[in-house]
Amino acid sequence: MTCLLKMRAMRDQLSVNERKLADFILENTQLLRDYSSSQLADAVGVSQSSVVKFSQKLGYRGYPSLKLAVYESYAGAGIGGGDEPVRAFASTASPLSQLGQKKLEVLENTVSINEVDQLTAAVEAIRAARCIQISACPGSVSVARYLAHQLLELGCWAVFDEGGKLQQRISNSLRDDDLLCILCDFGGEESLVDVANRAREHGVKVLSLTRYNYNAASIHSDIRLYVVPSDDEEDLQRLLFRSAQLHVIEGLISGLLSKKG
Amino acid sequence: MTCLLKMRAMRDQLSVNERKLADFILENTQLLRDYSSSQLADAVGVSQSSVVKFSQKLGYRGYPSLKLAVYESYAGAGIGGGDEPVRAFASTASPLSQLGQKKLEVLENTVSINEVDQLTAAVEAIRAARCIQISACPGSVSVARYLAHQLLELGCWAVFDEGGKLQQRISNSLRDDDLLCILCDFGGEESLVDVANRAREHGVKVLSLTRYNYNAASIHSDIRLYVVPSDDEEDLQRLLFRSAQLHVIEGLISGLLSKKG
DNA sequence: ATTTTTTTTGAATAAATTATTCTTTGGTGG
DNA sequence: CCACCAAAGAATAATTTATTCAAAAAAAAT
Repeated sequence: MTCLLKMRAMRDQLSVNERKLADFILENTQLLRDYSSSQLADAVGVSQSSVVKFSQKLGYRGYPSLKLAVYESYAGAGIGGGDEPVRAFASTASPLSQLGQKKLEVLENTVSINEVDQLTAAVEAIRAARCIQISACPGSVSVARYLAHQLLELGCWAVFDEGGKLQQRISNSLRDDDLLCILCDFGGEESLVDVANRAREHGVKVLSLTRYNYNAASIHSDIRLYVVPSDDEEDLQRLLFRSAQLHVIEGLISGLLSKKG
Repeated sequence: MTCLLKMRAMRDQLSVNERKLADFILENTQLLRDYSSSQLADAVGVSQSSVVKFSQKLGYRGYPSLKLAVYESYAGAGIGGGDEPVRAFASTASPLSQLGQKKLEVLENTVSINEVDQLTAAVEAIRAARCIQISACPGSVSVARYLAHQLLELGCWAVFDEGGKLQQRISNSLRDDDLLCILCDFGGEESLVDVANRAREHGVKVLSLTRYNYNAASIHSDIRLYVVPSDDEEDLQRLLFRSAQLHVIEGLISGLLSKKG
């Protein structure tokens, strides 16, 4: 699943040609099977080198690697017959059930995109931290508060303050055995990147939970967790995004719980 | 499946080197993934050209074709296997995935227990309300805050205050076009029932989201939404409970969204 | 609005992989 | 012992993939 997902998630910050490639692959996944790099290039209307560079930008050694990954992705989703995304929530009538279905898809994607080692690293970092500062962009404030509350309940010394000014003050007083958590929908937020950088200068570990793409906040972090956004209408997308963030956070909490007793 | 099968079937009619190749591939199928023809040749101890010829003898255009076919074979066998009950979050042993599975079960139960009309009634009530007071028992404070935040974001005049005293004061100032939301894990809380009763005396509608059982808070409500708890170990159960509460709330929010535009 | 800087792109080319040819080897039957 | 044939590999041709570099386009800065 990961590879095709990655493409969809990155679509926004790809260049024109790269997006053309991504779209073509997403639309004609099965064709890729017997396309060489230059055949693909021709089909899409770009140069062969662009294909290779695209492959590398996505993190693969080269075109053959990408091809295999795409194939894996595709086979993983589709071999069972159709490529329906796991129907749970039997009665389609209830709005709760419809939402549940959408949510399930987003959660599945989010689960598959997060590396296990990053997750365990996050749990360890939280456990090891003296103080935890939580910073969030406006869209993730409610999630941040939820996180802060859960952490406090577990006995972690967690602080969340939404006012940007205070955040920066607090981050100045962090020490090297502290942790900074950044929650962010897109990751462009200047101020958050600032906070992260300042914190790192003090040797503070930085944990980020952002939309899945290369973004400033994520890049300046030690531990990176992601959420894969859906492609729904805006309001709903925001809702689902938070829901997925919450799921990751619940994962962290449950990790903290299980290794506690 | 076909390709690996073919190899096994042909094993007898193959020459020495070819058999060596077939055996190696059958034993180390997953290794093939990142072997080039000459790497495979080295690993088996034959020449690169033998590898190519072997591929062609089996009916493929060349080595890459064979490789892909083997891969298809391998992947196909792994996935076609089981027909368990609603297994989402496939394969991975990621903790996120395990949590996801548990969560899915709780959510399914929660979805199935809530009547659609209660849900739409809740959405209508929220939309119709002038002011919304949110009250919660200690265990649901974080969820309550989340709800308050989302409602405010939607332009609803929602108030949540965790201090019990203030709650009661506020509820005295509610009027008959207001709404009281009660979030509660068990529903025994004296104070919440009090607040609810006082509110109803003023003609205020009461919406409750509680654990699914007959409980005081639920009985004294006009609209009743429920969460079905899991039977896990205590901490995890609490986590999942909140998660299900959040799901219902997300359902409400999404209901508000959809009928808004 | 214009220059500078950066990013993106593709042509040319280098590197690598894969396929073919052709010679050598080793076994078999005459 | 020699001709014959299948099979294997070395050499090499063909194809595919990856890198370099210069030009073009977009973004940023002045």
